[in-house]
Amino acid sequence: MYELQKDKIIIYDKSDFDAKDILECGQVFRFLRQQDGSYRILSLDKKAIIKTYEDKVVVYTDTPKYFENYLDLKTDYKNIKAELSKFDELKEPIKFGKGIRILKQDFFEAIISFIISANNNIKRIQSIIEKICISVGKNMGDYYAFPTLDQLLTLSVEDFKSFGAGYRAEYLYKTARLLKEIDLASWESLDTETLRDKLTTLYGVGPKVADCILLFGVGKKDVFPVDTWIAKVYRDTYGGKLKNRKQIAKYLVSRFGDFSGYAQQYLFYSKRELS
DNA sequence: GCCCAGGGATGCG
DNA sequence: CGCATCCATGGG
Repeated sequence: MYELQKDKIIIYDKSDFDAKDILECGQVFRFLRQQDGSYRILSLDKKAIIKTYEDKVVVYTDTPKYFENYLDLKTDYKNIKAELSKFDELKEPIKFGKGIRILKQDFFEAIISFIISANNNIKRIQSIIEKICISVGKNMGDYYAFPTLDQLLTLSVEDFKSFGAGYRAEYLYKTARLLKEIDLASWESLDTETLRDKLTTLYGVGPKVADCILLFGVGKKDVFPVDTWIAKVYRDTYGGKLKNRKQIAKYLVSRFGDFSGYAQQYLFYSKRELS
């Protein structure tokens, strides 16, 4: 139960909404925990402040309609958690990350962000993305917007390296130029398999990054991104012997079906926070 | 000095 | 196909 107002969203049921769980579960990078415990979250050129109170959570923003969708408020997470709790190995992870929601991030922003994420750690990913925004993103007053493609195209390989992107600098430079020739809106309506193949034609996008883009930037839930943490889960929890991550992903999708994306987040978050 | 981080591109068989 | 190797960078 929530209420949309002109300058904020009020969420009355905290049991399926926790700012820390949502933002620190690894799905998104442009957020900041502030001194008072509230969170500032940025998406494209938009901003919201999430404050948690005793009996409610309030999302302060100029664009409540945008964040209603972004925060996936129309989806019933009680049902999702009930379905996934039928799997024994998910009961504890769901209890741990009970306030997780999968954000509906922008497709383009997700592509760029998860190229940067490859073989990287979250703190540095955040730093690189912020430097890109500051360098060419629109100045919004107290923050900078995520760049448009045209703005991104003004950056050189050396620029990306100066932001700390390392060898991903060339991926970003080359993919930006490929994206000039692509209509991303038409890609979003493709089925998961077809779109995964399209995405992996971009530089710096392999199977894992593609699955992250599909899950967080397109909203596909029949995917299971397998990174180093999920590979650990697979070994520790399932005693799996597969070594190929694409095969591990296929196995886990066959287990969780259209709830795979959610299951992945609960498992990833609990494994990373509790290890 | 080593290993690791939300891995991918390339080359070789 | 599968597999090995290389790839920047900062923190533990």
